[in-house]
Amino acid sequence: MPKLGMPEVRRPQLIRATMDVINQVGFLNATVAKIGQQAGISPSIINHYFGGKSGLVEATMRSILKDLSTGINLRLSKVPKDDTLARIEAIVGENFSSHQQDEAVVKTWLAFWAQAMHDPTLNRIQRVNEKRLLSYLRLELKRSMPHAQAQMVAISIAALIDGIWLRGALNPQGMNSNLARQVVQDYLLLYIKHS
Amino acid sequence: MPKLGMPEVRRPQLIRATMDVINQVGFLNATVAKIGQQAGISPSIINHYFGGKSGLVEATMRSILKDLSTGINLRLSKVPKDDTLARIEAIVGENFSSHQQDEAVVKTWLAFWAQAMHDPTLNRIQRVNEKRLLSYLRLELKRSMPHAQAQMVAISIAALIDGIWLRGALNPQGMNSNLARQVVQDYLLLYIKHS
Amino acid sequence: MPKLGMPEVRRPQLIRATMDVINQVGFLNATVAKIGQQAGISPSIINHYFGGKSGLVEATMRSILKDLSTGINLRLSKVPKDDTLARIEAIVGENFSSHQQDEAVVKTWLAFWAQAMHDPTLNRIQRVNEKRLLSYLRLELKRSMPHAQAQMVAISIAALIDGIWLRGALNPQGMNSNLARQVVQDYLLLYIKHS
Amino acid sequence: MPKLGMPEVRRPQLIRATMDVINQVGFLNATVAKIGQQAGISPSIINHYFGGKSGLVEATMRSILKDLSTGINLRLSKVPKDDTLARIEAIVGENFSSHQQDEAVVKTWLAFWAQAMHDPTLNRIQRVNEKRLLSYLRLELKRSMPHAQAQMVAISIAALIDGIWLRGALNPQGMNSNLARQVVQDYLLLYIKHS
DNA sequence: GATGAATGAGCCTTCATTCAT
DNA sequence: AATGAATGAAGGCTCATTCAT
Repeated sequence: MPKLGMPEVRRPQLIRATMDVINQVGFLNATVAKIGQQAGISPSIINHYFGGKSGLVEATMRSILKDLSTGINLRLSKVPKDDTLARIEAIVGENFSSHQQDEAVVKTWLAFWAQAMHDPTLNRIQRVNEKRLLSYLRLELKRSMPHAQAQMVAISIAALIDGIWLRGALNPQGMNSNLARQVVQDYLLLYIKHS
Repeated sequence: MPKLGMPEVRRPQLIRATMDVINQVGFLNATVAKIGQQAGISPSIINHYFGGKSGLVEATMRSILKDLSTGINLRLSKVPKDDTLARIEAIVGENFSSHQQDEAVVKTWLAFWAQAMHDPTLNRIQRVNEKRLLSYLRLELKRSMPHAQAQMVAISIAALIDGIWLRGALNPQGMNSNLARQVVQDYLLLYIKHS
Repeated sequence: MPKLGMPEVRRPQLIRATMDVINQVGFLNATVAKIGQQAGISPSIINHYFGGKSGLVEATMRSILKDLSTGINLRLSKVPKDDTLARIEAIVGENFSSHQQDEAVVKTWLAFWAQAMHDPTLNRIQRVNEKRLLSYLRLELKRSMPHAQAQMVAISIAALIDGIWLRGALNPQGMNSNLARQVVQDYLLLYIKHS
Repeated sequence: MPKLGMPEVRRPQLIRATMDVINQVGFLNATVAKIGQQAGISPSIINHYFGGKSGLVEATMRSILKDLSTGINLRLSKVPKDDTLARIEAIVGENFSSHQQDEAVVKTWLAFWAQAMHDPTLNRIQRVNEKRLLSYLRLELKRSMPHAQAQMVAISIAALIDGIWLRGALNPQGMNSNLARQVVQDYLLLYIKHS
C-alpha cells in the first residue's frame, strides 16, 4: 500500500468541507474562510491545491457527478443486461439513493445548477451529466421501442427524476424516494403495455 | 408637492432591472449598483422603495410568481370548466409560455430556487407556489380519477413540468415548449385511458 | 396677541425633537430623518428653517444654554442681593434643576460638550457658557473674600458642579441633586468660616 | 511560517492611531479608513485584529483606563501607606499627569464619555472606572474621618477632579494641572482640619 | 507543506442635501 | 410652506488572494 501524499488527503477533505459549508450557509455565503475552518486547515491552502476558489468549486461538482455515475454503473452491473425495467429502476434508484439525498449533496447540487447558468466551466460539466442520464435511459429503452419513442420516453423519465428531485430539494421533509421510484415505474409499465 | 405616483413607476422598473441583471451576470453578481445602473437610476433609491436588497429580491420573486398565477387563471377562464384535458393543457401551457421562457425570467427563477434553500422568506414564497401548482392540477384531475390517483398524477405532472423546465434552463438552445406540452399530454392520456 | 408664524412654531418643535432623538439614539445616530419623524414633519424642512443639520444642532445647544441662563437669573432675582450663600445656592440649584436633569437635556449637553472640541462654532458657544458660570460665582464671592481667593473658590465650585453633573450623567440612577447642593454648601460654609 | 508576534505590535499601534485620529477630527469623523492611514496599514486589518470598529474603540478605551490605573498604582507604591494627604495627592496627580493631559487622550476620553451613554459596553467600562476612583479615595480618607464623611469627601474630590478635567478639556490653553492639585489640596486640608 | 499577516476591491447601506411640485 | 423623490458621497465590513516565514 503506497503512502498517501498530502494531495490525496487534502483534496477530498476540502471537497467534503465545501459541501458541508454550502449546506450550512448556502452557496452565496460559502467563503473560503468557512470552508478552511470546516476542514480544520488554513484557507490559504485552497489556493495551493485548487488554484483558487473556483477550482475548488469545480472539483466539488465533479466529485458529486462522479459519485452518481459510479453508483449507477455499480447498480447496473448487478442487473441482467436485458431486463429493461430493472435497469431503468437501477438508474432511477441511484438518482434517489441515500447518498444523493444527503442534504449537503442536494443543496450543493442545486446551487451548482443555478451557478452553472453563468459559469461556462460549470455549465459544461453540468451538460455532460444531463446528456449522460438521457443516454443511459435511451440505451435501455431502445430494446423495447422504436428510436423516436425511446428518445421521448427517456426525456420524460429524466424530467420526472429531475422534477421530483427538484421539488424534494426544497421540501423540508426531504425527498420521498419511494414515491419517486413508484411514479417512474408506473409510468413505464403503463407505457410499455399500451403503446 | 413632490412628484406623486413614483412608486408605481419605480417598483416595476426596478424589478425588471433586477431580472435583467440576474440574467446578465447571475444572482451572485447582481449588485444593487448594477441593478440601479440597469434601471438608469441611483442605487440608493432601492432602499427607499424596497428597504434594502433583500426586499427587492423578494419583490422580484413575488412578481414572477404572480405573473405565472395570473397567466394560469387567464388561460383557465377561457376553457370549459369540465374539459379536464384542456384545462391541464392550459396550466402546462402557461408554465411554458413565452413570458415564462424569457431568459431573464428563467435564470431569475432558478437562482431563487437555489437561494430559497437558505433564505426563509424566499423559501416560504417558493413553497406556496409549489403547493398551488399541485392544487390546481389535483382539482382538475379529480373529475377523471379517484382522489389517491389524482394526487399521484398531479405530482407526476408537476414533476414533469419542473423537470423539463429545469433541463431547458441550462440548455443554450432554450426550452422546447412544444415538446414539453407533448410529453405531458402523452403522459396524461396514458393515465386517463388505461388505468 | 399676534398670530404666530410658522417659524415660531417649527423651530422650537424641531429643537425639542432634536434633544429627544439624541436622548433616544445618541448624537452619533441622530439623523435628520429621525428628527423629522420625531417632530412629525418632513426632514427636508430642517434645511428650510436651519440651513442644514449643523444649524439645527447649534440652535439646539443655544436653546439649552439659554434655558439655563434664564433659570439662573430668575432664581437670583428672588434672593436678596447681599445674601452670598443664598445666591450661590440659587446658581447651584438651577444647574441641578429638574429641567437640567431631564435625561434628554443631559445627554444632549454631554454630546455637545464632546462635539464642541472639534466644531469651532459649538466650541465658542460652550466657552461663553463656562465663563458665564465662573463670572456669576465670582461676582457673588467677591463680597466675602479677596479677589484672588474668590477666583479660586469660584473655580472650585464650578468644578464641583460640572464634576457632579458629569458623574451623574452616566449614572443610570440619574443625578442626586440634593447631594450636589449639599456638597457645595458644606464646602462654602467651611471655607467662609475658616479662611 | 508567517510573521509571528504581530498582534503585539499591531494592537497598540492601532489603538494609538485611533486616539490620534479622534484628536484630529473628532470621534464622529474617526473612520477606520483614517485610522488605518494614520497607522500606515490597511483599514481591513482592523477587523482582523479587533473584529470591527467597535472592538477597536472598546480596546482603545480600555487602554486609556488601564494606563490611568497603572499610573495611580505606581505613584501610590512610592508613598507611605499612612500618609493620607500624600496618597490623595498621588491619585490626583496621576489624573492630571502629562500623559493624561495628552491632547489626544483628553479628547478621546471625553468622546468616550459621551458615547458611553448610548453604548452599553462602553458604559460598563466607564462605570467600573468611576467606581474605582471613588474606591481609591474612600480607602485613604477612612483613616482620617468617619465612614459617612469619607464617602462624601471622596465624592467631592472625584467631582473636583472630573470637573476641572472637563473644563480644561475644552480650554484651548489646555489644563492647569498645578491649579488642579492646589484646589483639591486646599479642599482636603479644609476638611481634615476643621470638621 | 502550511500558516497567519496583509491587502485592495467591492458591496450594501446610511445620510445630508437638493429639487420639482 | 411643505413634501417626497432622488442623488452622490462615504462608511463599515467581507472576502479571495498574495506573501513572507
